[in-house]
Amino acid sequence: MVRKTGSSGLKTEKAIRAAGLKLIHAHGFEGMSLRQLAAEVGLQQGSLYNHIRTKQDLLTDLLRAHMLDLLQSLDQALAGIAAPLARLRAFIAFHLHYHMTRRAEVFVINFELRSLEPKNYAEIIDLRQRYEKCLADILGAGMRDKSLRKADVQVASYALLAMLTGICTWYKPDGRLSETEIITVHTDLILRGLANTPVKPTRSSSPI
Amino acid sequence: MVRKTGSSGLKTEKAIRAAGLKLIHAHGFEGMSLRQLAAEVGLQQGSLYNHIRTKQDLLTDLLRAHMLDLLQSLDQALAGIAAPLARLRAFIAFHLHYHMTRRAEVFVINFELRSLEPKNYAEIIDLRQRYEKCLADILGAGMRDKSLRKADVQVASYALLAMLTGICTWYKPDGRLSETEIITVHTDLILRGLANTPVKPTRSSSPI
Amino acid sequence: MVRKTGSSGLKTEKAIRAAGLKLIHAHGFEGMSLRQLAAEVGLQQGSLYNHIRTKQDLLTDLLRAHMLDLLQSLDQALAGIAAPLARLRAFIAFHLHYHMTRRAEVFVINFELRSLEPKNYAEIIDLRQRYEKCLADILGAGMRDKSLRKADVQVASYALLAMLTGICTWYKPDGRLSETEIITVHTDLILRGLANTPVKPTRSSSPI
Amino acid sequence: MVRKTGSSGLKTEKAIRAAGLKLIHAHGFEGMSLRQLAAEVGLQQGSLYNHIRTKQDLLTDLLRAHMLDLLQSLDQALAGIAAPLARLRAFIAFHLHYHMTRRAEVFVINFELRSLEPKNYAEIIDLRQRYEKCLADILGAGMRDKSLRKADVQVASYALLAMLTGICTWYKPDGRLSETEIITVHTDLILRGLANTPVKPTRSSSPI
DNA sequence: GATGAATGAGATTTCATTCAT
DNA sequence: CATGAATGAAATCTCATTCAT
Repeated sequence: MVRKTGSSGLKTEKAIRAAGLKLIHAHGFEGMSLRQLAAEVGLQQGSLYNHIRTKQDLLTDLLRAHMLDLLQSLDQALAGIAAPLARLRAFIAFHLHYHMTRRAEVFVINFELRSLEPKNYAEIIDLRQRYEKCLADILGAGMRDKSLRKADVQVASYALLAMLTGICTWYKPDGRLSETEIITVHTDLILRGLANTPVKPTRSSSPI
Repeated sequence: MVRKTGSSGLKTEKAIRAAGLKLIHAHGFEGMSLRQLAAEVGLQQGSLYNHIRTKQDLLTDLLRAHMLDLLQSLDQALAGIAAPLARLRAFIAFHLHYHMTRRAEVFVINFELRSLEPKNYAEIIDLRQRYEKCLADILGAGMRDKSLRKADVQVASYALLAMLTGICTWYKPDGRLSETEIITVHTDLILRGLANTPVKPTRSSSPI
Repeated sequence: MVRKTGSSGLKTEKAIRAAGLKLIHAHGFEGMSLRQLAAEVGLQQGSLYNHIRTKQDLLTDLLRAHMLDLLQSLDQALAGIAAPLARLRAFIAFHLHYHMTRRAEVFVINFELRSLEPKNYAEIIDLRQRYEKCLADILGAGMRDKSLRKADVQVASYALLAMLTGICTWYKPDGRLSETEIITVHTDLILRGLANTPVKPTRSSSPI
Repeated sequence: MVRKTGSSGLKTEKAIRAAGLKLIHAHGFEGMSLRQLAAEVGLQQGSLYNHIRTKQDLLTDLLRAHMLDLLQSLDQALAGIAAPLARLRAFIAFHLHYHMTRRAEVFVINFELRSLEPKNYAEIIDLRQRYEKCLADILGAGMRDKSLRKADVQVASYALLAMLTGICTWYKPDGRLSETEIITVHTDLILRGLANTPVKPTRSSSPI
């Protein structure tokens, strides 16, 4: 009857995070209640507090974990690629793939940032800006080496991110187009829009 | 000092809508309370119900009014323009201008749709699809008359809309760039991305 | 376009009482709202107050009018009948007929007395006691002239009234038995229960 | 000072039911507020919801518990009595005793049934019909074995029940007559009214 | 007489959180 | 670690009533 300390605790914590993500995705952060969350995990309300400090902390933790994972995954996706144009292609493919694969996380960070209290908001926004800076840096480098035409880096990177992120509002895994096709359309659109020389149509290749 | 019958009612109703928009923009629909709304308007909580049926109805009314206005304004902006390429330019300029000018409305429709109950959701989504179809139709016509290159119309129009709408999350009226400059950046990006022939850089002109 | 003053007023007042009776019957006094009442009559809420002073007064007026009508109708039903036994038969037939015919009024007085404020309660109870006293007097007279056997007059009259009034909870006009048959069953039951000499079965006759 | 797990919960639940019964008896179901109920029990309003699901459920639970108790008590009161006439006597004594003893429960079921929502109403009415059927069965058996005279069973049983139940509207424990005397009056009234042969006056005996 | 808008109190219910056991 | 019960604040909405027009 001895229960190994920690093992059950870790599982419960993971379950809480998973259920939290799911419920926030479904009802929004304000719309989700800890009652529901407890029920989903199979606990009493009070027991949640052995694993989280507050509802707000749960959201912050979720978003922080997501952003750290996003940043690290991006690093891996860009590792070893030097040319700005190639890095831009890789960024596009990575971002779209991630946003088609991890739709709940991605939805939550796009729609629930505003529910963060100022201190937490600042922390997460900071992480997001590191991510945005990656794209801005790529664009800047591309303009310097003339592979990309001159344009306002800030506006362009916001515009690209908004375009690429928008996918999380309509993509369904069993839709008309494959992941690869969707990536191709976006890549062509962006590279033609920004490149200095005519761009050859992207050859389809497996994403990431 | 004579109070014309109905005048007070109409003014109050407008005030409620304006305050509702403001508060939803600030705290989200679920985050805004009717207490706050009543206080903002200078009424008792119960008095709100002389003007709205439910909180949900308030949101629906706000979104419906916004969408109808958006559709009608778009019609005016495109009136008399025939060539697809020119219509695309006009669409871009119109959408950006509207989203830089009416930031609260635009934010609310982008972030609060999910708070609508199914019936209301269907109604508003229907209006939004009419708007999206305008852009898709322009792209389709452009591809048929060869002014635009071939691409998946659905994906392209979603991508463009996401890009153009994204502005509501970062644009501040007293920022570094003028409305016109921002419109130029986006127009160049999109037209180069889609046009069949090299596109001349957009000459700055007054928006709308 | 001139509206004759008073005529419309009276009609409205009657309509309010009728609708009030109907709604109280359906939802109970506390369960009925003046909103509903106004809607039923085709007025705005505020306009009700041109015809009633308060919701409480409406109930009191309804119950008072009902009790006065009941008392007067009873007088007529007993007029000219002298012998206690005959008066008892007449009382039974009258009470049942009234309770089968005016079900809403009768239901309201049986279930809504408790919603009256003390002063109004006292007034209506006083009227009801005058009605109850009629039956008690008949029983008393019958026992004195030996047509009825000795029994506690108070308890017996309460018991009879409860029995006869109970009909308002189950009688439906298109049920299995006719009004006359129902009256016969009750009359036999009561007269056998109270009479001193064997009672001949009641011959059916038209009620009242 | 050790608090046994669960003990506090059970006590609170009982206290809520008791207070609920008292308040509904005093003000009616619609007239009682959960504010009052919470205050009576010594809880915050919200804490009630650890013990009840809704106000409506509280009423249903109260009525269900009452009806089940009533049915079971009746079973015990009739146990071992075979002759219909004797069973009828026992039923009368039982019903009156119960209605003089448990006045609040009895009042609530007679006056608050209509506050039940359809599903709950159906459930409780079903229980009540099982009770009514007991009396109807006794009357039917009595008519078959000729100890009672022929009469419409349905109407007679409704009439008797109404008469016997009426006591809950006027009986006060410290009134002029004892429980036993009241039972005697009713028993004589009913048995004379229904029996086939002259009935000997009831000898007073302790109720139940 | 009727209207539309306002009032202020109060209804039931839900919420995140705490804590003794 | 989990539980069940409690808290106190707050949520949306309804109510009877008033009153200037």
